[in-house]
Amino acid sequence: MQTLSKNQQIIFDLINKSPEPLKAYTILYNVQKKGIKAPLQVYRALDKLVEIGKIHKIESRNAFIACHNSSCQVAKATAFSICEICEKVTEISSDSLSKYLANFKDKDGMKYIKYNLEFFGLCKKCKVK
Amino acid sequence: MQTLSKNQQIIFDLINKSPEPLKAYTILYNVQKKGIKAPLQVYRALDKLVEIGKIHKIESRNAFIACHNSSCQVAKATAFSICEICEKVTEISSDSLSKYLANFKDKDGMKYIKYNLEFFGLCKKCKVK
DNA sequence: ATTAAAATTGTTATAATATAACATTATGTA
DNA sequence: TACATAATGTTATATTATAACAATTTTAAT
Ligand SMILES: [Zn+2]
Ligand SMILES: [Zn+2]
Ligand SMILES: [Zn+2]
Ligand SMILES: [Zn+2]
Repeated sequence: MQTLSKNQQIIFDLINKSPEPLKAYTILYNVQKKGIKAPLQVYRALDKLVEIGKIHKIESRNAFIACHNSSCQVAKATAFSICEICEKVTEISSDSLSKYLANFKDKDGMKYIKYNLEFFGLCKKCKVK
Repeated sequence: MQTLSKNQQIIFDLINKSPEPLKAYTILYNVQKKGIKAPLQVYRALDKLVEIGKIHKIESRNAFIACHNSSCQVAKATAFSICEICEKVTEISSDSLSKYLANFKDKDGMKYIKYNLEFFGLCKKCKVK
């Protein structure tokens, strides 16, 4: 468990308390009062937080979410569900899924230690509507 | 099998003959001699080609690749391997993988009909180096 | 404590990716 | 034909991300 730097902590706190993934410039607007003024300051903190597995990037949305899976110490294997109506994003923590993917070998017998999986569908709320 | 419009065909041909995923502005530079002058013309064609499953977007790379999986009629379930050194991208067509993911249900019993999976690792060539 | 390396920060400018808005033209089909 | 739908053309602008350079702080070894 490493300690975060000032900017990293400010930005992690914001993301961590957010119910939804945040975009880099949304983060920027929300931390300007705390002295973080430039995009690069945000992106550098984001890069580091992703690297150490505290947050993940939702690639299809260019947005960042705190890791809610205690087993994700490193940003190497991530799976999310994304509602195509309300954009709710949930981190999936399924032992069987992670085991299946960790053991997956392609035709050439290649194994992958890192993956990103994004499922799309309708969340419970949006399904009933 | 639907017929492509002029711009769609030009852009699909370019992507289809490319050994690597192409970015939107790379595409733009390469089709300007054919009369496609503006980013929006490229993005509109890309959107349509993705929609009908002729190409896929590699989300982590903001790049587009032709579908090489005859069973992908729709852009709903895609899986790729990406080499982190040479950036070689390959579409994975594995019956067991697609079956597993198509049948995956999360904790709430939610099923997903659409997903995007990106595996990261080293390709054969880069592994031996 | 001194020092050197590594990490973090600050700042300005710019590159790269993508969409809004509006007008026009082409295509399918009833 | 006539209508609806899809595709195109064009300009401007929004959004996402990095380059380049200088300074400061933290870490860890001497
Ligand atoms: Zn996680
Ligand atoms: Zn929803
Ligand atoms: Zn495909
Ligand atoms: Zn490679």
